[in-house]
Parts: sequence; C-alpha cells; structure tokens
Amino acid sequence: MNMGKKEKPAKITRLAETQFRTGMKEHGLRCTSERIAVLQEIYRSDTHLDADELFVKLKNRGVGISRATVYHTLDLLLKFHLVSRTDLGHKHTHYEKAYGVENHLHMVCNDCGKVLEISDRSLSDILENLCSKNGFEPESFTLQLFGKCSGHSSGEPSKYKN
Amino acid sequence: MNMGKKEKPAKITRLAETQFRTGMKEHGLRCTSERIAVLQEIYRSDTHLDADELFVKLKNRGVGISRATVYHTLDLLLKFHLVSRTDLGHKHTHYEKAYGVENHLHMVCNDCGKVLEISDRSLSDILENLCSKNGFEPESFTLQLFGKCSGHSSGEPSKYKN
DNA sequence: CTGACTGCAAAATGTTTGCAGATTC
DNA sequence: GAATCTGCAAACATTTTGCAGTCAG
Repeated sequence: MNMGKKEKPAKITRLAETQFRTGMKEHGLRCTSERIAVLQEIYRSDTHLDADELFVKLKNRGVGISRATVYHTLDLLLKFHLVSRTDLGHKHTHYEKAYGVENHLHMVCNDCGKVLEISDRSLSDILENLCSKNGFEPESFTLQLFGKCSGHSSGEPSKYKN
Repeated sequence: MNMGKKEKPAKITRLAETQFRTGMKEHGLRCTSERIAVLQEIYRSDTHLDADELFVKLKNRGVGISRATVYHTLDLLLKFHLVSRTDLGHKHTHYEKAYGVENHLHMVCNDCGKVLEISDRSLSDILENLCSKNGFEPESFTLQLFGKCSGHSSGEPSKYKN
C-alpha cells in the first residue's frame, strides 16, 4: 500500500496507465480502449465518482461504453490497486484514483453531505505500524468519519441523513 | 464520538437500551418490541451482522419481524449512534454495536475474507486531533484495511476477491 | 485466428416504499 | 383515541450475468 507518496500530478496518470498495461499483460488480460478510457476518466477527476457518473461522463465525452464494462473495469482497476472503493454512506459505492495518491480520509457531514478529504502523515505511520504488528500486509485502506462539518457543528442534532 | 471508552460488557446492552429509550422518547418515537429485539440482537453479537443475518437470527429466536422493520430499525439505531455501519467490501452493509464499544478498525483479508478487529488508542487520538483541527465534530467512524492476513502474506497475488 | 472483451438485456441483490391493519403511548 | 409502527408485497437502484458478436494480440 502506498502510505503517502508524492508525485507530480501530471505524471501520475501516465504512470498508472503503464502500471495497468504491465499488470494486464502479466495476467494475460487485454488493454482495450474502454478500459483505458475508464482509467483516464478516473485519474482526470479529483473526487469520488460512482459507476454511473463514470458511465455518463464517458458517454458525454463520446466514449461508447456500457455500464457492464464500466463495472467490470472498475473491478479490474481495484485488483491492480489503481483505484480505491469508498462507501460514503450514500446508496452507491464511490471510486477514486489510488496510484501515486497520498492516502486520505473522508470527513462526511451528516447535515450537508459535504465530504472533506484530509491527508495525514502520522495516520499513515500508525496504520503501517498496526499492520506490521498484526502480520497484516495492507494493500489499500478506506477511512470515513461521519459527523458535522464546521458549518453544522451546533448543538442541534443531525438531520439524520447518516 | 466515543473514541475508546471501556465498560463492563454485561452492562452495555442495558445502557444502550436506556439510551435508546430516552432518545426515542425525546423524538416522539416509540419503543416497540421489534426495535428492542433488534437492539438486543446486535448487542448480543460480537461481530458485524448484515441486515439479513439479523432478520434470520431474530426469526430463529422466535421474534416475528419483517425485513422492512429490521432495515428501518437499523436506520434509527444508526441515528442514535447505537450501531455503526461498515462496508467490508462484501455486497451487503454490515452493522455492529457502537455504544460503550472501543473504536476499532477492520483488517480484511483479500484472500480468505477473514476480518481482524484492532483497537488502538493512538489512532483514536490522531483522529480526534484531525477532526478538531478541521472544525469537524465526529459522530462515528469506520476504517477498513484491505490486504493479506498473516496466513496469506506470501509473494503471491491476491485471489482478487477484494 | 483465437480467446478475451463488449454490449445488451435480463436477472439477481440489497434496500426502500406505500398502504392497511396492529400497537404504543 | 391518535399517531406511529409493522408487515407485506411491490417498487427501486445498483450491480452481476449469459450470450452472441467483436476485437486485441
């Protein structure tokens, strides 16, 4: 697991693509244009996307692709650790780029739904530590904090969106 | 958010129940036998349960309840922070007791699916720190590490279960 | 050329909802 | 007694699957 590497954002996509091509070849899988398109679309974005958002974005961009292929590709990308999955408490799963990206956690506001992304070196250190202490070899991680963001941290109870 | 309180396990269920009754009353909601049954079933268990497992367990115990009510009750319990939700990368959401329970993270093995639960004080400290630094008022959190447990941390690639 | 991949549409899940009748307060 | 809750079944949304045709290697 990349516990907080830093790289030039521009290069990341290319590196991820290379990594993808290599991994695919090693496993006897094929690099179709659809798969590359999904990879690029995810790395073009700086937030979580769900499968359908991806599908729509690609369509709008003129890439003919089916939902089935989007889902299948996301699976593949997950396996190669090029994207990560996150459950932000909404009804669909979110995906985001994972390669060359500093690990981060999500602070999800139960009132307005806003999502803050925070990176922290010490968090990464602790996690790595905990893993080696437990003989666990981490490949990815996902961390969500649910609560109230600065605009909503009054004494009032949440709107129960959770 | 309870960042690591410790309490006699036996008492926790009772305390959670009291908390639930109080919260419900405050919000003009009712304490039906079904809701209490769900609460107790969750607190009786020491692991994550999904909605259907809960439904089945209750059925087996002779509690007549419908899936709809299980789901609705889980929602309620979530809102009162008496259970927490976790996405362990399986297809269904898991729930576990949250009241009087030390915060913990999940290490999910991509090969065998086993889930290790780890508590760590320093993790809680860091998270609290990060929250206050960002003006975020945490109510709950969920942290999953995906990778390989001690039995599967060879050089071989994961079986791609993710 | 061959096996892997795509798209489609249909199926499978997991979860939510509307409504009539039961229940709690 | 009134409003809330339950259960049922139908509706939903998301994700998965089977299959025939397509395409990368």
